[in-house]
Amino acid sequence: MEKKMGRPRSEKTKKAILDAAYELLLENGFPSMTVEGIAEKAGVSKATIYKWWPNKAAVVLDGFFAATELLLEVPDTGSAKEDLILQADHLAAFLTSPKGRVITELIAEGQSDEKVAKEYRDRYFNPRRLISKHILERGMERGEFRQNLDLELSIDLIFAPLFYRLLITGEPVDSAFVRNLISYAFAGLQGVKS
Amino acid sequence: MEKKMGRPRSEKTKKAILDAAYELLLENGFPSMTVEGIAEKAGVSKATIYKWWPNKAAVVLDGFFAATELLLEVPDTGSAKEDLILQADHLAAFLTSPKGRVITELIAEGQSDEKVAKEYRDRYFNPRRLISKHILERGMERGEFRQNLDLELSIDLIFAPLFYRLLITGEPVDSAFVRNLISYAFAGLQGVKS
Amino acid sequence: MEKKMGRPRSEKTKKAILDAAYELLLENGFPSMTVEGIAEKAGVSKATIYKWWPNKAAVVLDGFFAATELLLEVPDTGSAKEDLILQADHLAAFLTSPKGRVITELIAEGQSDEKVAKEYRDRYFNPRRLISKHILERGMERGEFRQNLDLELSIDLIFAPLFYRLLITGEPVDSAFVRNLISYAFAGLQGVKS
Amino acid sequence: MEKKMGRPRSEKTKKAILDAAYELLLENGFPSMTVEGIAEKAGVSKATIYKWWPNKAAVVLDGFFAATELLLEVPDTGSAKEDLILQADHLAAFLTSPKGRVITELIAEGQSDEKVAKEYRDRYFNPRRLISKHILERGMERGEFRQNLDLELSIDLIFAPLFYRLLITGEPVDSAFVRNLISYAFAGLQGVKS
DNA sequence: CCATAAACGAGACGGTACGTCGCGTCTTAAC
DNA sequence: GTTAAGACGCGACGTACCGTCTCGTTTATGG
Repeated sequence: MEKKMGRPRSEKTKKAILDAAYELLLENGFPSMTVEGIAEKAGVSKATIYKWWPNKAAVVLDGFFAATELLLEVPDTGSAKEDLILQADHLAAFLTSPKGRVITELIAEGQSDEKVAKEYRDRYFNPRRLISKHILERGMERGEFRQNLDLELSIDLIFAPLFYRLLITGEPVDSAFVRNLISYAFAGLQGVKS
Repeated sequence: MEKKMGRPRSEKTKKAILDAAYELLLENGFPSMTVEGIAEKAGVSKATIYKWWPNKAAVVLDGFFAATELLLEVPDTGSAKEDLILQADHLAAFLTSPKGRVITELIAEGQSDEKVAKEYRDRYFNPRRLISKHILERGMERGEFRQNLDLELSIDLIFAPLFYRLLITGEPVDSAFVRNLISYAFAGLQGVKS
Repeated sequence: MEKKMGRPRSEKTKKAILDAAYELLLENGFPSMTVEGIAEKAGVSKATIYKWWPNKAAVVLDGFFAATELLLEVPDTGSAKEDLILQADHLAAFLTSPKGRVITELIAEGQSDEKVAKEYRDRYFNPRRLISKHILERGMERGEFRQNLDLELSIDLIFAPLFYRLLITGEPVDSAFVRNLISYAFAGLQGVKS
Repeated sequence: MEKKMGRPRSEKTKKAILDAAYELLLENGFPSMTVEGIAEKAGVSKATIYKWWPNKAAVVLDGFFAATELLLEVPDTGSAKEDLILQADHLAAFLTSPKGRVITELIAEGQSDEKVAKEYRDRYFNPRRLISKHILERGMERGEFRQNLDLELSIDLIFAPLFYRLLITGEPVDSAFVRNLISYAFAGLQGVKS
């Protein structure tokens, strides 16, 4: 057990940095914000930032997660379809909010920085996929789906279009779309003889 | 009637710039390439580049499209499902090739530059969506789908997961996945009683 | 004997260029004016300018002399001292006028461009020195000076301080100074027993 | 009481910049040298140069004075005339040496940049004028000059021709000329009845 | 009166340097 | 040992002007 010598790391400083990073992310977006800006806003030296994070992307990502990492509730209405609609609706609401829009910028950054990509997969997407998986499994048990449902593929099918619109087509992502989308995902293009 | 006066723009120079831009895009990726690099590789003055394109993104985008804008063939096997598999497969092959990987970087760039987003929508995605739409319409006529199929949503459902994997999860995008995906999109998570 | 073929050089164009060059010289000074500016103001192509003059300095110099080369009158009051005061006064008035101020810029340019220096010596200074020499020679004949007067040195002694103030110290160059200066040059620092 | 915080300015870097600037000034002359060249030669970032000096002229001037600002000795032979000859001779030797030639380039630059002009007046000419003034004052006390001698004008009379030849006529500036010049300045064009 | 050939306007182009900006590192003194 | 302040190297940015070039068009003169 090593005792810590010298001045211990200031938690207040750390928080100030993460808060400042997140605020600037909201205000300016990732490419326009600067480490110098974070330092100034946090009343902190640039060197301190680089002491604890390896680069700009790392701080900003940490700032983002510190601000948004709240506990995830698992919807449970008794119907997998309704549960998924609830989850997707909640996601859509977040993504289209000012706070959520920054996630697309992080995804953008992740295209050329694998570490960023790994971060948002691990800390953002995977936890949410687990919930979806859980919902689907419960539905499976209740016989709401076909046999041997491919869970991963199903999750892709449902959530991918939200990001597709956000990242690529720019089409609106609202409740109506979510409900419609999930209906199609459940019934398929051919339609179900139910 | 406006006659063109002065020395006409050199097509050779234009081509050299676009070629150089595209090569550097493939070699280094968007964020790492530089306008200075393009100028040098093309044997061209930086000022000439800035004369015709307002910034780096614009040249690179033009370079990309100049190199990849080839005529799009419309598959027609008699089955909409097979046609879509062909189209999606072809797309998947391109996206996962070295040349295709750059499209994700352009999408990334589009997140913070609306002009870039507009460009790849207009010049890349919309033409391809039109083909998909055409395929679906033919299928409709042949009764391969439910009544009043929502074409746009259907296209999103089928193609979004490809980009979702590429941009976000990093999971493989291969032929097996494509076929599987389209089966699910057609039959739905509930399964079809066909 | 070569006959001139083709379209002859347009005198109107030449004049427009020189006029424009001179106006811009007055307005902006040598370093700030541009060949592009001359071309535009003259309604002329840049290539036309470079066809007839090798570089910026050459046009501007020509423009300056075209505008200022007027005939030089030789004062003749019967007294060399008065003649020199007249000449120096006239020079001082010119040098301190807006039009004259540009000569200091040309001298400046001449420090790093020997061709410019040669031009203003040949076309500006030497003709004026000849007049001064003439005045001194007449004074010699009238016995107004010491025996074997060194004419060149005498001219330097009288006119150098004008330029010294203009180029270096920035002190005023007015009539009082001129008169004072010439008195000192004539009588010397020791004073004359006259 | 303002304490100096942060990393202190590197004196080594500062010296490297000034040295490099001065060397390039000697080698290439003011118009041909570049800030980029200074940075490279000094092994320094261009941004560092622009952090401390507003433009090229400012660094070069500082480099020049850092290299040439040595203590000025006041000649004292007992004769003002001899003292002035010594001073002027020393000046002439410097001005015609490679190191001295750059002063004419700085004067040239001063014609279009008042700040440069002010600098070389304050840091170069005024200190030297003070010495001349001192010499003249001593001569006055010894009765070597006329009553109420105009010191400033006298200094102009003696030193202006050196610069006149250097900047304008291009005639040689050597010891013989200096001695001759001062003789004329002392005795006047009319000659002294001594 | 047409053909020739230089002059010309327009403006593209290669080149070179400018002055600026942000990243990530380093240096000092204060705490 | 951590921190604030801030200097620094690096490398790219987008701009400006130089002097050259390549077009199509004009305008004298000589066949």
